Amino acid sequence: MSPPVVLHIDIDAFFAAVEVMLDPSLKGKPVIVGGMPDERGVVCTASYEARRYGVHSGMPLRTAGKKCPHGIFLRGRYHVYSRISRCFFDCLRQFSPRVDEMSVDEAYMDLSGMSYLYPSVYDMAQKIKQTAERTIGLKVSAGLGFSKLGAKLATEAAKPGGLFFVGQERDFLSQLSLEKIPGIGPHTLLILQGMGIRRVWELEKKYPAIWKRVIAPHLYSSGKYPQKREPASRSFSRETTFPRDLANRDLLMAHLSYLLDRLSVYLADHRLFAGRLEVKVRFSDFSTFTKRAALDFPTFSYAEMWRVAQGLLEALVKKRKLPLRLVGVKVEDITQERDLLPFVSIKGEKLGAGIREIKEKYGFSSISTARAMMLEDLYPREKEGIVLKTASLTK
DNA sequence: TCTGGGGTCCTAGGACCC
DNA sequence: TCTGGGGTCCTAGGACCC
Repeated sequence: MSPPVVLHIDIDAFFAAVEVMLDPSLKGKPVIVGGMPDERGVVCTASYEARRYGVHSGMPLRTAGKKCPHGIFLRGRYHVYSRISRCFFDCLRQFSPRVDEMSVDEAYMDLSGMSYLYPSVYDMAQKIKQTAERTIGLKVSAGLGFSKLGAKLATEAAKPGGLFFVGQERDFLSQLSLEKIPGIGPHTLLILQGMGIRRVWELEKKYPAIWKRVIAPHLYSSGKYPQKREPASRSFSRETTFPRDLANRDLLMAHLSYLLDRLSVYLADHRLFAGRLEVKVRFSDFSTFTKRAALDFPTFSYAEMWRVAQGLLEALVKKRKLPLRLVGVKVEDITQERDLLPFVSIKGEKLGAGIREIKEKYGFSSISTARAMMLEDLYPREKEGIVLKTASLTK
């Protein structure tokens, strides 16, 4: 049985590239998407020009501001990115139904047995890449391999804008330093470095058991394309880092109320029911705590969830005698409406539906909980800024 | 003047039941 | 009156990814 052929494809400096496409005067300039250099936050995407100054995604905006003082800092237009992202994936699906979306700008495709229309798999990959670039108007990088890991690493080697085929996957891999391997993060890296290991081949030679567990499963799993697993559990969360640390209890509750309102509307719109709720706080010293509790019954009702959320937050703030920098709320154990037992009623649902209708018509903030209204009075602008800043990182 | 937001997966300990 | 071990559920926290 021949090994599967996997294509990995992603959009180069996605958010920054979109901004340049929409405003060609930005071409060739260091564009940094994520926020303003005096804000709390991190860089989402830096253009290649900005990267030359040492700016990269995940870097605090203030640091980026120092490294690249004349950089062009943008908040980002996430609705635009998500539209382009959908075009990108639709385009890929024209070539194969087996497309695993990994994020807004990245996917794996199974090309096994698909290339009979082309002289070779490489030609097919080339065609997919060119078509995607023409469709969205942005440069993409792509990698071919015999495993997802191989394909992903090939893409890394192909950046920016190239297509790379890892033929001798195992040889290629063993030369790499460990931080290049997805799944090996800062923590694991530190431990492995402490053991005197820097490259994959050293790991294989000195600690074959670890190599077998960490690396090998990615390579020759079963001889067929590894399907993306459906997530074992789903969750949805909303969180906010305050512009300034917050000590006021009422204001904290107002933020929580606002975030929970957003989650509740999201769940209701999708007819999803939460079984558990988690509240998260981060104090000014960055220490972070969470507290979860099961809900009495699966629900999307704000009132029902608020009772629980409020209690969790009360308990959490007692952990430290410090102001807070973040509050967040998450729902878990998600059930779909059709899977619910018929006796689970939706308390207060008539009222909820009415409220959502008003939100739909006049905007999310047109009607809100009395608690969350406090935020409007205190800093309407800043709150709006927080609402808009929801996105994932792109490289 | 550090350190976002939205996810998934895993581990470990305690409670509880048999 | 004391003592097992296994299974399962629940919660807290950490590692990692984009």
